[in-house]
Amino acid sequence: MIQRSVRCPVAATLDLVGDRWTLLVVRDLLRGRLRFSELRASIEGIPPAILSHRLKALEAAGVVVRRAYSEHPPRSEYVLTAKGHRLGVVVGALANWGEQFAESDLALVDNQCGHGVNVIYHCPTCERTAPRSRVRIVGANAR
Amino acid sequence: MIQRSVRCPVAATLDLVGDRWTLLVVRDLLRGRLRFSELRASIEGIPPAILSHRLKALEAAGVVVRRAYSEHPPRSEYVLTAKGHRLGVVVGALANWGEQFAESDLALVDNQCGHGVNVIYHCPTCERTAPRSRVRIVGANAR
DNA sequence: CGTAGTCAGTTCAGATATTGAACTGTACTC
DNA sequence: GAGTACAGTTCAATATCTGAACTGACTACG
Repeated sequence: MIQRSVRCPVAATLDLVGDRWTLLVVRDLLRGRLRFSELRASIEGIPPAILSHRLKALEAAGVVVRRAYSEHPPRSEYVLTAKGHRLGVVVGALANWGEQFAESDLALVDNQCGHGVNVIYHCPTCERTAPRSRVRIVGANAR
Repeated sequence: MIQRSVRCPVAATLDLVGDRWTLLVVRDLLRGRLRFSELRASIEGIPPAILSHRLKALEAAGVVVRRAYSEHPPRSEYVLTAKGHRLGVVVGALANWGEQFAESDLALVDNQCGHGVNVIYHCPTCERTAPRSRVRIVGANAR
């Protein structure tokens, strides 16, 4: 995955996660640490070479950490870093959107109340949510 | 883009937008209708063949509508549908994440207060936001 | 009229990435 | 010792992407 656009944060993020598989790896790691074989089993149809590539890229980007759980047959498991956990919002937004078109058997829930959550806009200054209709993308030499 | 996973809403969404360019098209169309040449100019480095493919896919998915603004040299412009506008949250989440690692010259702002907004989790039942640490992905045969 | 330019793409050949299938090496289990 | 699990790697075939050039329909200028 080649770095193309340093300027736009969207494009910069897509340089890392802009493919069919990477965010599925993140999706599954959001549940907790997983081994290669577990990821392979839970991401339907992923070729092992791709999984290997993606894990290396995510590790290089600081999204995932590889941890050895056995030395002598070298075995490792993968865990999201804090940076990686922040990608959960992206996965959640994709899930919310997809839920409207495919029947959902996956949901984001608030641990405390047990209800399903959405991903929405929020103004941290005013401490209130912002409806989609009120949000604009702006930028100086925006891109 | 081949449909692989009907089951998981994340994977289903990535079947459409899981590549380096598609969400950049959405990003720019969030500002309003654009012509082919305008999209081409604003998405740095996109080959016209790719842009053409992506617009067709987005149109087929009901995310974008093509509108003729001239008949006789056939000329069209592209507009997001309501469905497409809902992808703004995904773009916003990517932007938020990217902003932490690349200097930002693009932001989401609330039209009313003018402040920058984030993309966060929200429980519509309890009508409150949910911190990332409290949100889990759950699912029956979740994937 | 003739030349140049714009616009919305298409075409094409070469480069790159993805795919599925098979394979490797280490170790554990029976 | 045979079979299995795990964590990947290797490879050839295929698919996709890329950049560059090209169409075809018009408009603008002189």
